Amino acid sequence: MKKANADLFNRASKIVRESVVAARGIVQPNRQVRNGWELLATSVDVLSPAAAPLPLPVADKVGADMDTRFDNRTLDLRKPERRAIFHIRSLVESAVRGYLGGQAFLEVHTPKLAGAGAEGGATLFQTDYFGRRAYLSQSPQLYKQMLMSTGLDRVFEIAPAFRAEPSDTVRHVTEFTSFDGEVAWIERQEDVFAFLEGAVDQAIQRVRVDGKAELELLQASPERPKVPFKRLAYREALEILRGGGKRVRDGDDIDTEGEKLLGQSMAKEGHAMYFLTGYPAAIKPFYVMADADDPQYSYSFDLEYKGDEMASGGQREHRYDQLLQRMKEKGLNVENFDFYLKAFRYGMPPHGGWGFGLDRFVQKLLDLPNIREAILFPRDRTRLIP
RNA sequence: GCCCCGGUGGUCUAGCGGUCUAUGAUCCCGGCCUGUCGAGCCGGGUGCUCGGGUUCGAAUCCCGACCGGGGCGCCA
Repeated sequence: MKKANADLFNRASKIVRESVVAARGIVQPNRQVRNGWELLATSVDVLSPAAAPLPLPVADKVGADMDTRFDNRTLDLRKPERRAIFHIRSLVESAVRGYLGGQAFLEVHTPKLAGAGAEGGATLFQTDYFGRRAYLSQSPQLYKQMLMSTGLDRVFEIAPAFRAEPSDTVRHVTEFTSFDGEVAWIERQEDVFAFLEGAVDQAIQRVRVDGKAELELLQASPERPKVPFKRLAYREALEILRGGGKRVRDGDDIDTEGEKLLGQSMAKEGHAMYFLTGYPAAIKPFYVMADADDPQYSYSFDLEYKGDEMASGGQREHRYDQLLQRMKEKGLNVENFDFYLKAFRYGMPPHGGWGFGLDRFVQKLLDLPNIREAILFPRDRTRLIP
C-alpha cells in the first residue's frame, strides 16, 4: 500500500482502532502473512469511526476485568476467542435439537409469565400484570408435565428461566437458559436417562467435529464421556464421602464440597459425567415420585459433570391422590395449583424428565472460569445492563 | 444472607505513612521507521472510588458507604 500510494498509507495509519472501514484492492497470496494472503488496498473508506480511547482493549496486550468487559460487551465480543464460545453454544443447541427431533420429540414453548411458581415463592421474581401479581417463570416444570396428559408424549424446550436467588458464584446467574425434556409412558426412571444421555453425547460429538477451530482458539478439548454414563446411587455416594473422611448422615443433601469430592472420585474411574440417583424424597420437590420399595427415597437424579450439577430430573408422581398428598406435605397451597392438578384429574400417563442448565454445560464443556462467559449479556444479582 | 479479598490515568498494573509534582505497559496525540508484526523507535497527554477520622504529613493507617472478585448456602 505504501509504495503504491503514500497518501493513502498516511490516511490509513491515522484511522482509530476498531473503526469500521471498507477497503478495496487486490487480494494476493503472501507466505509471510499468517492467513496466507494480503489485500493490496487501492482505497480505504471509514464507514464508521471508533471513538477514542476505547473503554476496553480489543487488540492490545493488556487485559480487562470481567466487569469492564461486560459493561462494554459488544467490544469484548470483537475478540475471536469470545465469539468462539457462542459458536460452540450454538452447535450444542443445534445438536440437541437434531438428536431429540430424531427421537420423536416436539420442541415446545411454555409461558414465562406465570401466576404461580413451581417450587415455592422464595426465588420468584415478582412483577405487575395489569394490577395483578405475576411471576417470571423459574422453570417450565408444571407446564411440560401438563403436556404429558395431552398426547404430546415427548417434548423439550430451550428457554430462559429466572431465579431471584441472591447467589454470587461462578455458576449462578438470575436468568439462565434451561434445556428441559419430558417423556410420557415411561416404565421407570431409567427410561429418561437414554434421551438426556443421547442429547448430551451428541452435543459433545458435534462440538468436537464441527467446532474444531473454535476449540483450538479456546484451548479446550472436551472428552466424550462413556455412554451409558455411570450411575451412582445416593447411598453409594454417601459411602464414598464417608470413605473420604466426610461426615454425612442418611438423608442429608450433598453439599458443594461433597459434590466436588464425588466428582474427583468418579473422574478417577474415568467418569467425567455421571448420574447421581435415588435422592431422599424429603429434599426433593413435591412432583418427584417416591421409591415404591422405600418411600424415604425417590426416583430422582442429578447429572453431574466435572464436579458441577448440570441437570436434575426423575420420574414424576402421576397419580392424582399421591400428588395431592405430597403437595400438602410440602406445605403448598393446593388451590393455587388447580390449573396444574387438572391435568392429572382426567388421566395422566407415567412420565419423567429433566431440567438441564445449558449455560452451565457450555461453561464446563469449555472449562470457562465463570458461567457469565457462556452468556452474551449475563444477568446477575447486580447486573441488569447491558 | 454470611465469610474472605480488593478498588491507582480510557484499560491493566507497581507502590502500602514523608524519598510520589506516583511505576511500567497499553491507549490517545505528534514525529520517525517499516515487508509482517496484537511490529519497532522518539517526544507528549491522561490517574490514587466517595465521605469522615488518625497524623506535623495519607494513594499508603482506621471507620463507614458504594462498587467489584472469590467462597458458602441454594440450585441449572
